[in-house]
Amino acid sequence: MDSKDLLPMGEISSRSGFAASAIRYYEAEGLIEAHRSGGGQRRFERSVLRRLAFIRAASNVGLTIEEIRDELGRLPGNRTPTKADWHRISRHWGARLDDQIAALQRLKGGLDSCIGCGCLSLRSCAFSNAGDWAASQGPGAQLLPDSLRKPHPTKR
Amino acid sequence: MDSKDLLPMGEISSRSGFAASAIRYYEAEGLIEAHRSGGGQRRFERSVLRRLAFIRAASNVGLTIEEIRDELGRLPGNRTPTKADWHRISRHWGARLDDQIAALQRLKGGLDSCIGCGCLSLRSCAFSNAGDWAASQGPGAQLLPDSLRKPHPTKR
DNA sequence: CCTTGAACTCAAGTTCACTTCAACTTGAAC
DNA sequence: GTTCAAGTTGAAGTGAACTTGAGTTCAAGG
Repeated sequence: MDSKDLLPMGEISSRSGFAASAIRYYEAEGLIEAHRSGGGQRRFERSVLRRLAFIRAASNVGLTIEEIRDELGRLPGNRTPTKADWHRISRHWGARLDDQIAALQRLKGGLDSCIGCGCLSLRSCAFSNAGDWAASQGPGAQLLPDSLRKPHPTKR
Repeated sequence: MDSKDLLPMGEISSRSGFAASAIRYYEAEGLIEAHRSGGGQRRFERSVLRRLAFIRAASNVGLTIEEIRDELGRLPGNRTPTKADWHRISRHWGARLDDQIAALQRLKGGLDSCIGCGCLSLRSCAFSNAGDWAASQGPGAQLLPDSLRKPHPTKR
């Protein structure tokens, strides 16, 4: 029950839904690990399927590769994750999801009130005034939290 | 009340919170329009502030430039938008926001139940089984709607 | 053995949404 | 009339997350 349980690239790819190239990329980025066959081909442990599922969910929620690497770093590479391990990382996630949900609800609230006012007047509607309000509060303030704002590209 | 009401780049930039370069980019992409001074400098109508506010909100919600262009296309370029105009596009938005909110709540729900099960077993937890489940349902199925999935990059 | 499909590597390309740069030109103020 | 911040253009660069391509090797079935 050792080398027979290892899965080849194709299997991992189709079962995870990721392209082989993406899987290689994740390995290069240190998100997953692979053993090698005699001839140099990758052989994956079953547990990488779990990691890949995590990666997909995380990136769907908007985490970057870097953040995902951090999260996965909290999982023990060698031993099976314990309840406490999952608890730690999922607390982190829960908060992020709550943030996103709240932000979208705020945005929708703003939109609803905008429909109410008809947006005919630049003076009375918070939404159509977002420009002026943003100028006084800094770009994109408070409608959405950092976690949902587009990461301003070349601005690090 | 014609040429005196037009705003220069700097004003638009600071009031909208967008960098001048971004504003030029949006003009090039056809999201906004600008008049020109005798010497070729941009002069903006006040209404572009509203458009820019819309652009910011839309892109925060995850719409692409292309989608935003479509949305803005529904607004009349010449006449002042009517209540009905805004109603049309905001219905569209409301639905999208509802989708996103629901998706995040589903994701969080899944996560919560995962904490409950402790994720010690690959067999019993929907979350840790996401890989296999995804393989049978197609990549990334049903946890998130298309609107929230990362647009698979070079796959058009 | 031979074929064939799956896998390998490494460099380079792609998309999106901008930003940065270099080299000018404008235009409001004094 | 001079000054200089603010504006202009076009081309090139950026970062994230992969994909694509070229050329080569592996490994399982017949």
